[in-house]
Amino acid sequence: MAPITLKDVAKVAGVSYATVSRAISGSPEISEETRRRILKLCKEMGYTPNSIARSMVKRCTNILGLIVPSLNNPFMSELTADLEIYARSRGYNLMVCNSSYSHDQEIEVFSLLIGRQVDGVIMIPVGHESYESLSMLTAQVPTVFISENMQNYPENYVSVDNYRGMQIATEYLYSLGHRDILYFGARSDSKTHELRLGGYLSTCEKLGLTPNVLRSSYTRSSREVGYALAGEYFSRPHKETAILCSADMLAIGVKQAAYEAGIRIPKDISLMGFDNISFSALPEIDLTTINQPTQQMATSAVDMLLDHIRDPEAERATLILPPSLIERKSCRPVRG
Amino acid sequence: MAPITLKDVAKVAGVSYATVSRAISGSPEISEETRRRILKLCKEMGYTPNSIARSMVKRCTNILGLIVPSLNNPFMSELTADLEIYARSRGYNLMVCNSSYSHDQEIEVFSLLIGRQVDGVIMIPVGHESYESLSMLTAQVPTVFISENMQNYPENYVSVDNYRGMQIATEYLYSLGHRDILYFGARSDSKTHELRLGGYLSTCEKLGLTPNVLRSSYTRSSREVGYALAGEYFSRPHKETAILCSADMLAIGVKQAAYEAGIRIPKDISLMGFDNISFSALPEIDLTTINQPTQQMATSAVDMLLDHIRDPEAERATLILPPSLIERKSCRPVRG
DNA sequence: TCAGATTACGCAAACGTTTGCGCTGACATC
DNA sequence: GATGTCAGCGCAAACGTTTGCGTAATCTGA
Repeated sequence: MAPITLKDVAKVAGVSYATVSRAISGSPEISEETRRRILKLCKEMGYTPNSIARSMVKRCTNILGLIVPSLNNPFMSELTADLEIYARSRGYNLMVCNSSYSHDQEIEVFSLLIGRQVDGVIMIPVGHESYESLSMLTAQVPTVFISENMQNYPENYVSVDNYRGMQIATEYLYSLGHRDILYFGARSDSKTHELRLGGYLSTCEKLGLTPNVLRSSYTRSSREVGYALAGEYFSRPHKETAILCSADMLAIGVKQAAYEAGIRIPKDISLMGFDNISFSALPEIDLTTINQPTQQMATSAVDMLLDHIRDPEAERATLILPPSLIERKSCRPVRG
Repeated sequence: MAPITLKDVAKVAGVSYATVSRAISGSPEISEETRRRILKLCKEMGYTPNSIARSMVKRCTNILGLIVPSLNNPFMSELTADLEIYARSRGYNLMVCNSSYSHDQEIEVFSLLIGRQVDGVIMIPVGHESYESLSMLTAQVPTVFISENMQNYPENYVSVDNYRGMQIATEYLYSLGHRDILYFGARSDSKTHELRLGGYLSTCEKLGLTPNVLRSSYTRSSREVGYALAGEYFSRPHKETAILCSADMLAIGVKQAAYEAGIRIPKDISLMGFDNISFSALPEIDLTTINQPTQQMATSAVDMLLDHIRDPEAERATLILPPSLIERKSCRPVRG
């Protein structure tokens, strides 16, 4: 009933348990013969190394923490899947925590993960107005943010170019003849969403458009938020010919509200998202959007984190990946 | 730079480190005064207990393993979110692993989690044709399956009543006048999908319908699989008036294929799913389906697992939750 | 043949906790 | 004042590994 340990194996093999340890860890200072003999015995006895004890002495756990605002958003759950699979291929397991779009939760689970002795943390921040509280934590464990860095914080970042992405989106709508473009965002303090908004605003200015921004009081970019906000918007008179959403999930909520308000997309109004979640490709949704290279973001984030773990003194890295326009049927040229 | 340990705090406090440990763990055999003094000191020094060392001696980690086929399926990612949040509220963290719908991966990550000394495992099985390989593992760590148990395996199970759910679905289509109902499933060896198919078949027999089953050669219930299979189906002559899918994701793929084949839903053919993922509620999808009480499944699975951890000798439990019909617009009565 | 190098293994400390047991001193009891 | 009780704290073992160092045995080369 009691689990089999190194000592048990050593006793049967008639060697010290240091030898068994060396046989398993592939140490060179052991003869091929004894190694084979011990390895065989391990299988027979059903010995499983206790990674807790191993972590104890090696002072590393091969566990990575992941803090994600929500798994209900396909963008994040698919990113999580990519992160887990790639991290595992590199010998690390993932401890996943939802921050539920709450800054307090974010801090709380971060501390929790530090107590758990994770070797590193990957975090999709919900927006950190106070860097102080975060920097206390990132000082204790290697961290990479999947987000952008406007303030030159000394942290690792990997992200799509959100600013450029929204520029591309705005320019695209402009190229279709849209001159009244409503920007639709969740109230998020995250740099990600600040930059998206910034990309919109700067392009408006460049193109001589008057920006028009509607932001929810909620931080989550969920379908429900998009739905509620758009419902309110559609109930009042409006002149915009296009709605540019800061996230696909918001756009999907907008679409739902539009449907119920009898407003057709793209006939009556064009709609555009950001993220390119897989559902946006459905013919019924068919949402024009900006693609994030999630797979590359996932592998880069893990690589970056492991580099940092290996060399904590190294300079912090930043990787900004190019966004790309995914043209679908939710936008159309303005008539006339 | 070196992390602060109990010893450091003890040295400053002028007590033995056992006393500090007792102050933190809330042991009664310590005076209120020293406890307050030590706790204050811990904060000041920024001491974080090392849960690895704690796990070492307490022989439990307060970590639960979760093995899930995929996080790309919203049903599973939402379930994962619910599991994580509830488990954390009960003092446990989740180590998440994707099995990628592979039985081998499933076994592999299960062993991995055992090596990681998780206190328990929650698993959404992809289908275990050979119980032997699994039982070797479940014997080593408390496990609960989110799935049903047809063979009376001595394990913990929590699940929706898949059999009854598909009965309800089939009966519903029948009540709308459908007599030729195609059952559409992924090739899955999981009990879950066997029971769903069984519910369909038994109802067909009861109602005097000739069953018609089309199963993919893939195990995953993904949009792509549904799309591919339906594309092939629609390209050939068919007489069915309704398609009943074993999962919403499949149905969504079917819908996409139908759209491209110029077949309108529900006008030309009725479509029904199973799972009630959040996207199915979108007006553009509007999929009639069978609801799974995911939140209740999540909390029950965790509760059941923790009960088992507390009392490993207790009898294994089974909880089958009632499914419910979610009526939407993807099905309509047959004309005539 | 013998010094020196090398190989293969054992010993024991260390990682940071928890906890049973033992000790000390204060206080109550008769 | 002697004895007993008990709260409060320290000592040290234990959890299952890894690894630096020591050492005996074997091997190398002139």
